[in-house]
This record gives sequence, structure tokens and C-alpha cells, in this order.
Amino acid sequence: MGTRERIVEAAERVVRERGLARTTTKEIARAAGYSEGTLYKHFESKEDLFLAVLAERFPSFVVLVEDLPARVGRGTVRETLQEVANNALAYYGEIVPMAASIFSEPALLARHREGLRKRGAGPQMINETLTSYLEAEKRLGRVRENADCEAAAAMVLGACYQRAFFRSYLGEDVPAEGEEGFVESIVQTLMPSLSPTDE
Amino acid sequence: MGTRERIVEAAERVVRERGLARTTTKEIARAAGYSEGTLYKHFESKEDLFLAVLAERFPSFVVLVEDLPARVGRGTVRETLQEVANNALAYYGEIVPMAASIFSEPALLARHREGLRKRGAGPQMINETLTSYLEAEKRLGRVRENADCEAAAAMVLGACYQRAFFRSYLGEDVPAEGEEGFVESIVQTLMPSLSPTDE
DNA sequence: TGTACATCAGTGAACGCGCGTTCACTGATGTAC
DNA sequence: TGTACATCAGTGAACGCGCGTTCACTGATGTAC
Repeated sequence: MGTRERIVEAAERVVRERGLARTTTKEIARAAGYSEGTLYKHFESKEDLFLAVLAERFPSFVVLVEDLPARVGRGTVRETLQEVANNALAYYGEIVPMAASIFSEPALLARHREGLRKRGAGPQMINETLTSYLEAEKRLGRVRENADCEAAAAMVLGACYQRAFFRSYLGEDVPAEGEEGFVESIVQTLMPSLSPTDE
Repeated sequence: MGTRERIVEAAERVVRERGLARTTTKEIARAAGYSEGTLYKHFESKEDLFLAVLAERFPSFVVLVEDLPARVGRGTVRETLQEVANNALAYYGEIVPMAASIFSEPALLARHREGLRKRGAGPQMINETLTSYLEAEKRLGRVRENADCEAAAAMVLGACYQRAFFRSYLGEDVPAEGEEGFVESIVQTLMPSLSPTDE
């Protein structure tokens, strides 16, 4: 692992631990095992370093759902939805605190946004991928003809997203089993709108 | 309006404009029309001032849905859900950027959390109120017997919440009419799970 | 009414700290001949 | 092989700026007699 990568990784770690506002170049250097000067050999500024963290260290939005196209027509739609929702909940729980903190630095948010735009990436990609999956299932007749796939995806993922946010915001220690039940009740409640016939 | 209130209002304005990280006591004082010294006559520290902003300037979570209990049995459930969802979308759009930015200051978040806990308040109150409304409608037979009201509320509000977050995050200018259509498709998709009979 | 004093919101210059950033320097490695 | 030089990642002390906070002071208002 090169110096640059070590610095980016350390920066992410420090931001997670102390929050964006309390993260200093001194602390990042210490965590990475280099001097502060070295940071500036690899990055133009602290802001540039943060942008690298956001671009390089976030688990890809695509990875979470990348095998969804291959799931079309296999297993039940319900099982697939539950698996996606469980993954989304865990994923959102990881990234929400960090993504949220960018809002305190509008200039950083603007530059990050621009980076996302150029790469055609962004958090909404998960929703689009899940929508596409449901539409493919609809074409196979495994999702009812008049279902609104976009709305269904927005509700499943939105519910998970909000729950992850609440957890971070309220600092609760919700047991993992509670989360499983949550996902199950969400999918269960949505199924009548998706099933081609009453189950 | 007293001095203290003017300072709190100015602080909120500055945080909205410049983000939490770029908000200084100097700028707050300028915006409020007082000297920096005056800030410290009314607040122990900058952090205390922010906590006052969070506690006093956020539109109450309750106000949005406070008349929901009175709506039980009146109008259609669908209309009520749509109205709530539209309000939620607008409300989340207002508060998300500011609420999110607290994540950059873990100490501030922890103190705010404690304040919420003491007042029995918090963002999840909206979900609880909407759940109660749906349960009351269920008792009247206007929502199907086996419906999961908590899951339904989580999906409607979660979808709105995530959409508001995406808008802020991506900086899009989604036209208002697009939002109306979004809310409609959400509620439409959820109705089969709630209606006592097929519509 | 006038006088002496107390109170207190507000001022604004000053302070000191911690931050991001810079820069002259080091020393290991590579290269030419 | 040895010598002279170039390169470059990394150092760490230093700098200066902007921040949150303090404090001696002001002047308006209230109160006692």
C-alpha cells in the first residue's frame, strides 16, 4: 500500500472517529504515520484530501446491488427485496454519518457533487438499480403489471435510509434482530402492491 | 423581540447560508447587529448558542402532524396520507441540511441528542404520530385489519425523507410538480396494503 | 425634585491558541561514466 | 568498481491567520432618600 493510500485511509478513520469538524491535518498525519508535510506532497490542500476520501473510500454504491441484474427471474422477488433491504440498511448505517457531515462545509459539498456528476455516480444509483430489477421482473410476469417499480424502490430504500439516519441521530443501540424484523415488515407490507396475484 | 432571540435567529440564518463549519461568532454578531461580547452575555459558548438554535428554531416536529388525531375517520385515508407526505417532503427539505451538518461535531450531536431525550422529542415522532393515526383508522375499519401501520408509516415518510436528502445532496432543482407526482405514486403504491377491500 | 449610587446590557480591543500551510533541509536511491 | 551528481519522498520547525473567548469599560435606566 502506497503512502497516498495510507493517508487517505487514515483520514477516513479520523473523520469517522472525531467528525469532520474536529479532524486536523496533524491528527491525520499522526494516524497515517507521516509528518504533516508529507500530506502536502500528495494533496494540494486538506479539502483535496477529503475529496479523495469521499471518492475513493466509500464502498461503491454499485457493489451493493451489482449482482441484481443476475437475480432477475431467480429466487422469489420477496427474498431478493429482503436481501437488498438488509444490505441497504447496513450500508446506509456506515455511510450516513460521514455523508451527512459534508453538509457543514458547503464548498466541499459542491465540489463532491461535481465529482459525482462527472462519474455519473451518486447515492440515488441504488434506487435506480433496484427499480430496473423490479421492472425486469415485471416483464417476466413476476411483478404485477400495474406496479410502480420506482415508487416501490423508493419506499423500501427510503425506509431503510431513514431508519439508519434515526439510529445515528438518536444514538440508539438497536439490536440487530430488531433490524431484521423491520426489514421483514417493510417488504411484507409492500408485497400486496407487487404480487401478480394475491399470495 | 429580545436580544437573545435576535441572536438565535441570526445564528440560524448564518448556519443556513454558510454551513456550520464556516459559521463564526463574528459573523453571527454582525448578522444580529450586536458585538461579539454580547453573544457571551447571553450564551456560555458558541456551542450553547447552537444548541439553542436547534432546540428553539426548528419547526416543531409535532406541528406538522398535530392535527392528525382529529383527522381520524374524516376524508379518505389516501387523501390524508398524501397531505402528510407532501408536508413531510417540504419539512424534511428545510431541516435536512442543518440536521445533517451536526454530524460533523460529535460533541454537539451528543448534547443535542440529550436535549431531545429530555424533552421526549425527536425526528422519529412524526413516524409515531402517523402510525397512531393509521392504527386509529384501522380500528374504524378504514384500514385493513392485517395492515402493518408502523411499516406503512416508515415507508411513506422514509421515501420522502430520502428524496429530500438526495435533493440537498445532489443540489438538483427538482420542479415542485415532480414532487407532487412523487408523493402521489408513493401513496398510490401503498394503498393496496392498506385498503380494507380492493379499490 | 435632585443627588448619589447600583445595575446591567452592550462594546470592542485584545489575547492566545490551534489550525492549515510552507519551506529549507535530509538521506536514501538511481544513474552516468 | 568508485565517484559525482540528480531526484525525490519525507521531515519538522516555523509562520501567520482567524478563531472563540475575555475583560475593563460605557452609558442608559432604575432606585433610595
